[in-house]
Amino acid sequence: MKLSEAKAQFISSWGAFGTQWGINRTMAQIHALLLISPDPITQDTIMAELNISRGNVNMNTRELIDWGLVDRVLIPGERKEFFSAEKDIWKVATQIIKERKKRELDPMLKLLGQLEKIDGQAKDRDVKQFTETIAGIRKFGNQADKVLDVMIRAEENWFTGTLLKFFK
Amino acid sequence: MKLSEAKAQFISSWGAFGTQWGINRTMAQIHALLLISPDPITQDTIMAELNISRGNVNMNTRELIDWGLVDRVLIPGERKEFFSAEKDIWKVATQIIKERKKRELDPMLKLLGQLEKIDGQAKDRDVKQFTETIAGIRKFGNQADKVLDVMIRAEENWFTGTLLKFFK
DNA sequence: ATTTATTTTCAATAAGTTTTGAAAATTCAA
DNA sequence: TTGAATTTTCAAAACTTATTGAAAATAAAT
Repeated sequence: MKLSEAKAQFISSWGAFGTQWGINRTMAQIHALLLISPDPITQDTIMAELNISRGNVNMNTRELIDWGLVDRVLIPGERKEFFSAEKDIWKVATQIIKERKKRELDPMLKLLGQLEKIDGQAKDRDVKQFTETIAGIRKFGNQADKVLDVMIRAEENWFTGTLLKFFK
Repeated sequence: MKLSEAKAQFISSWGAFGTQWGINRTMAQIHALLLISPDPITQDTIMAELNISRGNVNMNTRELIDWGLVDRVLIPGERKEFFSAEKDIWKVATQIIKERKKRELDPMLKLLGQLEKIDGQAKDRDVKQFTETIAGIRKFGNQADKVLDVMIRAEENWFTGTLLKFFK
């Protein structure tokens, strides 16, 4: 397979994969392009490679920066801004986990905590099923929270990081 | 907080949460409603509770059944079909993991396998970055695959299941 | 076999999301 | 400063996905 063909295939599939996970197709494609680019690239390169508008590139690179997956890079002597993605996949994964946890899991757990205090007779079937469901999800969510924290800290901590190399 | 208020809040949040994960809002809401319903309920009840059309209920309950999260229940003497959701959150989670793994992770790993064979000089920076990225994602994906298999099998296996109770 | 209840399908429509592109804002150099 | 290069914004348009609802299909009862 030729490189150009493989690149196109990867970018397109990564985009499709992203949409299944609630990530904007273009954002995923830009990320894919940056992952396989050995050097930082400009807005114009992204526009040309993916055939998308300047505004679109601008919005989605910003979003990728917000997620901590991409950096703006200043190249001495160059007027334009360049973009570069974190290439270590383990770091990419922990960064995504960290963000989704903060944006989604933590608020959900907070909400569930509030929903557990219900007026009404605990013997009432409806009340019982409701509180049990909420408690079950909360317990599961809290465990997931802890497991994810371990993963995230593993990346930031030298000792576990070293252990992790055997796993990676 | 009153039960009715808490229910509405839970269903609505579960739906919003779902959309962030690439799951149709209505499907997530129906799932939420079934999770907190002590007894199986009919299409009409779902229509009334969520204010949605019959066709919508029909499509989304089918999808939930496909995902293995909901069952059709026949109640003796009743003409209508009833629906009931698996209530054990751990089982719900492993079922979702199992399905997403099958539908998304496995095909992605297959694709990455194909993309690793690239014509071209391995010293070429472009080729090098591409193959390294693909290899990195593939390695990570394979590890995730293994970890998820352990989780899934834990649910299906008595011994690990017993161990798991300490964790749950 | 016919009627009645119930479920399923799917074209049309509505709702939601993403993308464009041109104007405004910003940045840098002369 | 002023002007050119570059980035950002955001209303309008394009595209995608979800929902409706009525007709067709199926299943059960008489």
